[in-house]
Amino acid sequence: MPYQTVKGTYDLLPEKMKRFNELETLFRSFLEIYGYSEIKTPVFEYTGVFKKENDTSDMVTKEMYTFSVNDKDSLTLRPEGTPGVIRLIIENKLYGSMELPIKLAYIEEMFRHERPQKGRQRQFTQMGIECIGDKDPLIDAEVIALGYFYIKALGLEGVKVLVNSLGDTESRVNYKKELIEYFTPYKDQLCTDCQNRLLKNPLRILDCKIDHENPVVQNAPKMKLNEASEEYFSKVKHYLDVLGIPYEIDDKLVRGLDYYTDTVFEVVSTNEESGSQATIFGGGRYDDLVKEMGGPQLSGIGFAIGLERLLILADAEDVFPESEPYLDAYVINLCEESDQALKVASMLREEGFITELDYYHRSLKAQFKSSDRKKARFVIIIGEDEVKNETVTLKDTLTKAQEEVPVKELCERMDQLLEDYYE
RNA sequence: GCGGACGUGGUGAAGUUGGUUAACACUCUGGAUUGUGGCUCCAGCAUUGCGUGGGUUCGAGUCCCAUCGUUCGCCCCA
Repeated sequence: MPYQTVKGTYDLLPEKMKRFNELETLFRSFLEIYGYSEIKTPVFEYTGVFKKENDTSDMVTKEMYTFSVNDKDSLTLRPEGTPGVIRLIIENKLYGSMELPIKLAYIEEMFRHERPQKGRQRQFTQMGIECIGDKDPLIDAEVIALGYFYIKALGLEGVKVLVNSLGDTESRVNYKKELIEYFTPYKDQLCTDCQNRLLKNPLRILDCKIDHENPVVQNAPKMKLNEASEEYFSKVKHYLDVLGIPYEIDDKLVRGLDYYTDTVFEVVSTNEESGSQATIFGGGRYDDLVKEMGGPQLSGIGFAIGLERLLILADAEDVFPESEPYLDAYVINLCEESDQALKVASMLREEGFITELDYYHRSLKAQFKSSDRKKARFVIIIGEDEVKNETVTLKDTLTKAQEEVPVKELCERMDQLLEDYYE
């Protein structure tokens, strides 16, 4: 096999890594402001954590990296964050030691065996939050707010918030049945995708791009939320209004994960750079997942932001100022010995100056070139004379003034020059 | 998983009725009398090599097949 990254994975080089970190740093500050605590779960779990009985989602049924070693238990690389967080809560019985709702967040790599595309990798990073323990429209709105205001704080413009309600478990199950009954006689008139979706996820038929003008689809029965869900959803919308978050109701918004109930939401980008993978973050409420995984009956809600997609947009909209290289000092060494240069560089670094020194004993010219390329503010030259006198030649690259300074006074002198300059 | 496009150096890329030394630009390295840079000038920079492996041909970066990867749309999702 050639030495190359495996399909759908990538290296993070310094420049991109830096912007990646900036996205994370801002996200972490939002977590702090909103009272979320960051956690980390293992990269792989027992397969059952992710795969529930009767799961129909593509993600679970055909995209998971599942393996076992020595025919032991089946393990799976995590394809999404929520189940691991819930496992963590249950296993550590956090509902007994933390005040409800439990507000947790993660920044973790996810793995899905999909066909790679722009904005869709096999290993990718999600930043997500989960708020578990209470069901209240206030929480739904606040969760959406954290994500939305984070995106806005980054400076992204072309974003749209979509919300919908799937109703509670009971009405959704009933609606599914109703749809299956309705569509089955017309099965032949649906596209092949939809014929497959019929039993697995009939809700998706309503959103089919091929069949959307098909009268059979258009005349399909509409989802009716029961009174409780209807009221819940309208409160969520009310709070979003209060928060000043613009949103659109999208009754086609279904979401592919099986466990969602009531509120679901997505933030999509209208920037064409994001191509067909326009969803920046998405999430929803899950009433039954905690119980299903062996915990108490606790409702939760959460979302996950795709870091790579976010970065595509951040770059497209140029939200990060280009970072310039910068050094406080570059130590030029003209002696055969490196001792003095090393000592001086070390002294500067101890004082907090960003410092580099020449490693190769190159020509003065070459060393000056390096220092210039690295945008060093001060150049410090050490030659035989300087070593003899216990001094260095200090050059300010902005004023181009040059002077001989005793080593002991170097840091002090640099501080003084900087102070004078910025006055 | 399905359908389409593409793959030449560190980078951007020329190179299409198959034919001698793979253009040009940038970056990088070295130099322009050995202690002063950012400009300019000069020189060097693709292991007979054009993602990889086969094939056709007197001869292939240019044609065919396979494979790996990227990308676009579908699907799905972050």
